[in-house]
Amino acid sequence: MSHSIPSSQQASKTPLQSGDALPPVEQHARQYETVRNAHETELIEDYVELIGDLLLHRGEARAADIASRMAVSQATVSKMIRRLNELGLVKSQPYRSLFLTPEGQAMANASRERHGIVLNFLRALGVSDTTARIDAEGMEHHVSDETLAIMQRYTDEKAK
Amino acid sequence: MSHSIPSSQQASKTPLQSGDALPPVEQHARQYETVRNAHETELIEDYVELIGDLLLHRGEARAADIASRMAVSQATVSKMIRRLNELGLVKSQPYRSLFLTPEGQAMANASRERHGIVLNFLRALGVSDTTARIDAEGMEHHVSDETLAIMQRYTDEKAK
DNA sequence: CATTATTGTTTGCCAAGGCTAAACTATTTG
DNA sequence: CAAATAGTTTAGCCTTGGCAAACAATAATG
Repeated sequence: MSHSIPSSQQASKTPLQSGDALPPVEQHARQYETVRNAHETELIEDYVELIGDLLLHRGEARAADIASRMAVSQATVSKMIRRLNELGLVKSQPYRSLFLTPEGQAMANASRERHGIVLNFLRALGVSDTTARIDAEGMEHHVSDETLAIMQRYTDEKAK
Repeated sequence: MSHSIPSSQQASKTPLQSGDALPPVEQHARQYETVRNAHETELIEDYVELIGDLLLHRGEARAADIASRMAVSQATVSKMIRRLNELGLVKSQPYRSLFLTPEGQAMANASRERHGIVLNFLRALGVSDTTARIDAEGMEHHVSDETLAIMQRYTDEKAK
């Protein structure tokens, strides 16, 4: 360290306790780890959820539809489908439209439910529909069960 | 399979309340794009925010601290710092501790503020502190200004 | 002040998730 | 039923963000 910081990095106790001090290292680390982990599954869940929705609302899920709804190239979708296959989430034969395995179906259901809870919560809060949809899409993967339950309760309260 | 889907995606002018049919393709695509874009800046913001916090609470930001708080290797931090440098967000000399450029400082401030709003909102909602911290960390990058304002208002209401 | 410990950097590797271009398959239609 | 069109997959490339291990600089200590 070039400049004279009092007592370097030690100070094992956090001296300052302002509004929001830094959390202890391990806790802080766990927060970031949780986020990183969420990111790994996020995309997978988005694909599976979308496939589920397409199957539900359209009767079939085709690569081209996924591509245009995700705003992604078909090549990307194709590659992703292979991954989903390997993960045992979808069942597909080349050049045919796809289906979810029971595991995939379960994931799609869970995702859809979470998504719905977050979306309706935002609407209940007073967020405009368009914004609520966008925010929900991003937020849904980062909302814990605890928070989800509270959101659900809030929405129900508001509704009645 | 032929499947004669009436390809009209039924431009629902007023999106359904609860049933939640598929949104029109372009809107759907925009949602995913927004999320993808958020992901690109997310990590950057997290690093910058953390560096800002370390500078604020500790007087300096060292690679080792960042690494342990992010639960990431020092190599990763080092690489990231180079990127932040290129992006003009931090100023650093090799083997010295780092500083934020004005731009970086602005980003850190904005991040911290957003983070705080989301965190306090979750607490006001009744979410436990530990969970609130984790969720806030993940959610903060996906909350629009519109929603943020509403969260702020809600928290203020609750507080008084 | 020489040595050791700590911290920071570089190098080389990997996987994920994008892309385009080109090849291949299926479906529709003339 | 063959040709055209639409849809899918493959190949090859790029960027990010991880890692471990080797190396370099700085700080701490005997």
